[in-house]
Amino acid sequence: MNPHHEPPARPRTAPAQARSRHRRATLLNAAVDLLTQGGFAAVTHRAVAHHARLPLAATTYYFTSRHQLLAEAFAQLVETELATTRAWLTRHGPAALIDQVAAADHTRQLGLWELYVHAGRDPVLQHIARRWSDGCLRILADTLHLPQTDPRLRLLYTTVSALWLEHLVEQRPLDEARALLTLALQNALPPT
Amino acid sequence: MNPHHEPPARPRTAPAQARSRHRRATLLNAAVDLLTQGGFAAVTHRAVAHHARLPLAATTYYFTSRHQLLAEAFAQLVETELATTRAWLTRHGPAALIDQVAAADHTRQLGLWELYVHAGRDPVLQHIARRWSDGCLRILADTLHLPQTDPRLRLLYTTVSALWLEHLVEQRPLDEARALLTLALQNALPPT
DNA sequence: CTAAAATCCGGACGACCGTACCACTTCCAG
DNA sequence: CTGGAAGTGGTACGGTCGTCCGGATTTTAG
Repeated sequence: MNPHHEPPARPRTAPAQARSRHRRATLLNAAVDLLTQGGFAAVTHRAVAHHARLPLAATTYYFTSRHQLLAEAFAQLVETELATTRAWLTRHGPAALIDQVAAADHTRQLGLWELYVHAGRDPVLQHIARRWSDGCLRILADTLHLPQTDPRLRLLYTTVSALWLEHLVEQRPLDEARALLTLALQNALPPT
Repeated sequence: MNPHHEPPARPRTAPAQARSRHRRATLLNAAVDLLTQGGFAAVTHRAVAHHARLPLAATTYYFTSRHQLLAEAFAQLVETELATTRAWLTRHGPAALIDQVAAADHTRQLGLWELYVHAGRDPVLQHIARRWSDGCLRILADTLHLPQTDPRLRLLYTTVSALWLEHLVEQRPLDEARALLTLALQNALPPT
């Protein structure tokens, strides 16, 4: 008499069917796009679904909540950002870091920092934020051939990220930031 | 036949009556409180009105939009923060800066940075963000008896703010941040 | 005192939002 | 082939939001 219907069986792990996996990835990419364009608040279920040309219900089928969707989008954004930074740094050298900031997509970086600050209120996001810091630090260490534990390197990273955020938000003249970056590099790397 | 009703006559400048001015200030304080407690998203018209024990319509009467309300709250928050920092710095000296961060209200500072990042998308907020930076820089200059234009000072400020944000978001051990701060101070102030 | 201006506020409107429902189709193990 | 599991999607629910309306009340100018 009681058919005992189980709930509609959301995929607990990665979807089993290939088409499903593709759809999930499409949604995630749409979320990342929206995050970079309109920031944090732009990532709604409806916006993501529409941007991915998928029905609204797909978003709740593949992601248990908006929170999880945001977290995964943040993580993916961090990974691509790390890869981009590494590529730029090995190609142009550390002194050109500021120019990467100037060259890259303004709103994309704002979205990143927006989520970074938000991570201060959310343990899950905090974990991703640390991954970002650690990744940047490692890239710097590899580029400058210094150990990751070197406090001068640590200091340099901190300074660079602050210059980055400052330039992003306040949009002061670029020369000032460039001068500060070279000064920071001198401090970190005493004349060999 | 046509009474030609003018719109309900919102106060274009500061309210004329004393009670009104007091009410407006109450609303603004409530907005600041909410901003520090729940961050950005917690500042809604209804929440502000309820927290100030005033009717909902008061918020739209004294502030033409939520955007203006947020901007004024941010400005006020920045002013109090600057005053607090100045007091702490003249009392304890620059090496204790990190401890102020650790001591002060965690969520209040998160709210500040949240708005700071948001200022990257909003010219009005950007203006306030710059005021914050300039204020901090000036305080540092006064404390260390250096000219504001000294690039070492500028670099020190940048580093300190990054350490601040980093500690706020990632919540790493305090000792690491303290060590980096002293190192930064050494860089900025070569042995006299 | 009186009229105009300023202030006040309960309630409503329309727009979004996250999420859940559930009938439907497609897939795959047996 | 078949039955249950996986996937699909149109739609609806309950909620919060910013803002506005318009009459009631208070203050102030003349």
